[in-house]
Amino acid sequence: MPTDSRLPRVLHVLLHLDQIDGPVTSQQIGQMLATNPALVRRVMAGLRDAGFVASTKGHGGGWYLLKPLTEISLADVYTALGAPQLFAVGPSSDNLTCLLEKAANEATAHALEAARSVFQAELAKMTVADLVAPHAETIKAFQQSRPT
Amino acid sequence: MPTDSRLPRVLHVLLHLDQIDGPVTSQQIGQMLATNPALVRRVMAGLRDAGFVASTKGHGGGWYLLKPLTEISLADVYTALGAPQLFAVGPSSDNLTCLLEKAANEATAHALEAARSVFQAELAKMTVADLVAPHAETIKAFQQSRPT
DNA sequence: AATTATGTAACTTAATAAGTTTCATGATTG
DNA sequence: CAATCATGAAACTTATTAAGTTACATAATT
Repeated sequence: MPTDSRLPRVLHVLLHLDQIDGPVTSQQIGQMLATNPALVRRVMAGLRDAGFVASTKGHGGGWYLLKPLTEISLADVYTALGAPQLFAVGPSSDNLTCLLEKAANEATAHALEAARSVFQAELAKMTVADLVAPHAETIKAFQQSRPT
Repeated sequence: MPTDSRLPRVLHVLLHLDQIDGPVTSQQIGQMLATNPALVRRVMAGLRDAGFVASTKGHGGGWYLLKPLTEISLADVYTALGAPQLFAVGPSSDNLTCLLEKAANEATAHALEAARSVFQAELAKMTVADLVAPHAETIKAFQQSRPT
């Protein structure tokens, strides 16, 4: 399957929503993500259900933030997406008839679980607002060069 | 794609090879893994190239260990398999035109890298021989109940 | 009433491990 | 030598799931 890029993509969207006044249409977001509006709606649905964003129909409709990005951790976003399958690697079957297979599966699962735990911890460490901190200088300069 | 189960499966195979005297055919291994000989050969090829096992052709041929399992770490096995893609999740494109996308990608990549590091460290911690330690009692009892 | 936008279902495409088929090559046995 | 058994490897199909697409119903604005 193609790599699941929903997490970085919705983070990208949230950062844009925070910079734009008023609702942004799925069409516009689709252009940011180089994809089509239907896919945007499908991916954004999780964030809507989690209460991070809302959307309105009709003229002037679109997506907008319901909570400040300082109150949304990356882990919150990952969870809102449905906590998608993190690993491409996994145990074989759950056939427990062979003790050696069981031992091999358990060791693999243990290493994966340790990795998942660290992944979640890293995501929990920072808010979406923190994402731009390393680039704050550049973004500030860019915005000043193109006043609205 | 289906979940990549090559790591637990070859670990399973190595444990069996350690318990059987003389070469084991791909056909026999295929029965342990509930698959066919051709797939076994494909997966075992990495271990052969790494020098962990060898195979002989013809009557009485098959696979056997070249190194004791106490000298093969789980990380060695993972590497021998070609260090397969660990994550189903990944950054979006490497399109660097948007700073916000870059920030989102970097944060995602950072969390994944931390997870990968822990995964590798966990694998490096133990040898294939260590796998059966938690089950040593059970396996010993089982073997005694079925002497060769 | 026309336009614009979301919501959602249904379908196609892409990527890759697994699974399968086939045949060439080489080793053992009689 | 000839038959058999095994690996090696190429070529092909299948399974899984995110991405991408199409189509249409629903709702809000003008």
